[in-house]
Amino acid sequence: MGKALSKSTKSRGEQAYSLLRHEIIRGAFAPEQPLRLAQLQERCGVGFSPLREALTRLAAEGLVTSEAMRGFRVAPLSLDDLRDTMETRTYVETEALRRSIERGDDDWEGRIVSSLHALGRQNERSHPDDPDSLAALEDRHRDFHVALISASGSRRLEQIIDNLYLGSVRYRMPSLGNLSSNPARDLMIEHGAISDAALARDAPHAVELLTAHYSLTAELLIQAHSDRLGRAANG
Amino acid sequence: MGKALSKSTKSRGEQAYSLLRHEIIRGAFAPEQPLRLAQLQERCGVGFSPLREALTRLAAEGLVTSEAMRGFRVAPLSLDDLRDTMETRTYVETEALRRSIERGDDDWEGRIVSSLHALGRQNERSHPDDPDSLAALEDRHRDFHVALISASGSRRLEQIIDNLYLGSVRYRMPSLGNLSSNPARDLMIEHGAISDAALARDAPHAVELLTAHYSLTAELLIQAHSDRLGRAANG
DNA sequence: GAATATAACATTTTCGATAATATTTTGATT
DNA sequence: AATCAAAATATTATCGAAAATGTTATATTC
Repeated sequence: MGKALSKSTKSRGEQAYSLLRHEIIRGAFAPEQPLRLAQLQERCGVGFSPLREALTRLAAEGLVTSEAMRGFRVAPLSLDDLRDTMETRTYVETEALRRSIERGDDDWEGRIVSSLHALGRQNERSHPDDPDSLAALEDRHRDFHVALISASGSRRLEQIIDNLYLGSVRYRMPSLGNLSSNPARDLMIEHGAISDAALARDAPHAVELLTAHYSLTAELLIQAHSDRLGRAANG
Repeated sequence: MGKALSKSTKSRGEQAYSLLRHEIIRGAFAPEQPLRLAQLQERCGVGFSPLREALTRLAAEGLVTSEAMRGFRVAPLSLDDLRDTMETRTYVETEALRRSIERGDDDWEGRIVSSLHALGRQNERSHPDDPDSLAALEDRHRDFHVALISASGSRRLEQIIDNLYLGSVRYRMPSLGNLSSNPARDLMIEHGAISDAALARDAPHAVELLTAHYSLTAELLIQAHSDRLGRAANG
């Protein structure tokens, strides 16, 4: 797959940045694991300068931490941060949803309908054992939620939402299979209901459904994360 | 000059970062002005690598923009962004204030009282013609608002509020003298009232006062900014 | 004269060597 | 064995030259 050079619009720094970003999100590194420059240099095939730049950027995004003269580490995960992130996400996204319902035009409706459709299709063809299909499902999931709030008219809210999504996605990754195959839950029905309420311009109902959707997700993630911590401590 | 290295715990990259950050906030560079590496290298007294790192970080914070192979520029300012930032700020900070009023302990009250006191003192000794005293006043102002929401219990909200403050402070800088010397406005009374309501644990009232405080500030800033744009276009 | 190619220049981006700092190992002393 | 200092090693942080890329000026063609 070495063809990637063709698209020369990407600097080496960009490349290193997106590669590391993906790997961290995928959970390829353990939380708090030190990220040694020499190692990464080999893995990414770039020199020190672009590497440091990529890591600096990731640090600003909250995916890694950096300490002067002691280099970079993968950012930690914690139950508190998970709770905080999901609560804040709910508070901010519900407002963006209200504004979108207020201001959304035909294009907005189109984006919701089409992203929901794409999510459904990917859901049919995804299998809990295939990581690639689950990653694709996660992307479609994100697209749908982005579409929902895409008419808020506030660049700032969009940026905040983007960053909060980033803060939550690492918690979801390890338990993606479990989440989407949870028998007590039909995600497509939940998403469909949110979409319906939004398109019907019923803001209170849409907000209620979105809040419930995130609350349930948060509960399951917190459950999964506590289990993982428990296993790590005992086993 | 570069002898001042001594025992500084600050790496060169740190130094370049905070220097540039201050200068951009102070308005030493025009919005959208290209930031040439060679120039900055001289101004900051550091090599390319730490410089690029500092600029990358500032770009992530939203103070500069970066385009591949075309370097960095000072981030633009616009009326739309000003409005958006102040509205979003109000939405997020009022929630953090509610939570702080709900959860705040004695220490929280202490931080409010003492930061309000410090703000008052600096206000007495500040003069509209002295940029240094105005910068100090701005810092005390920020400290007070940070103290108000410092018991929200949400690291995420704090981070968001921090970034939104950063997004608004550049608009305030050029008209700081006008703002604080506006005869139709007594900022100390506004701040005192907010503080009183918060300490009395009257959340609805405190939120109302804080919202009004930001609305008025936003109006005056939008006014000042339109004037500036008008003058720039005509004169 | 307009459009296109070519060369000269400016700027960003990358690399690898070097300096600065942290961490580990070693060995002498108690 | 435990403690400490000093040397050895590992790692990060910085610099400046070199490569890659973009921009402007000049020449050439139609």
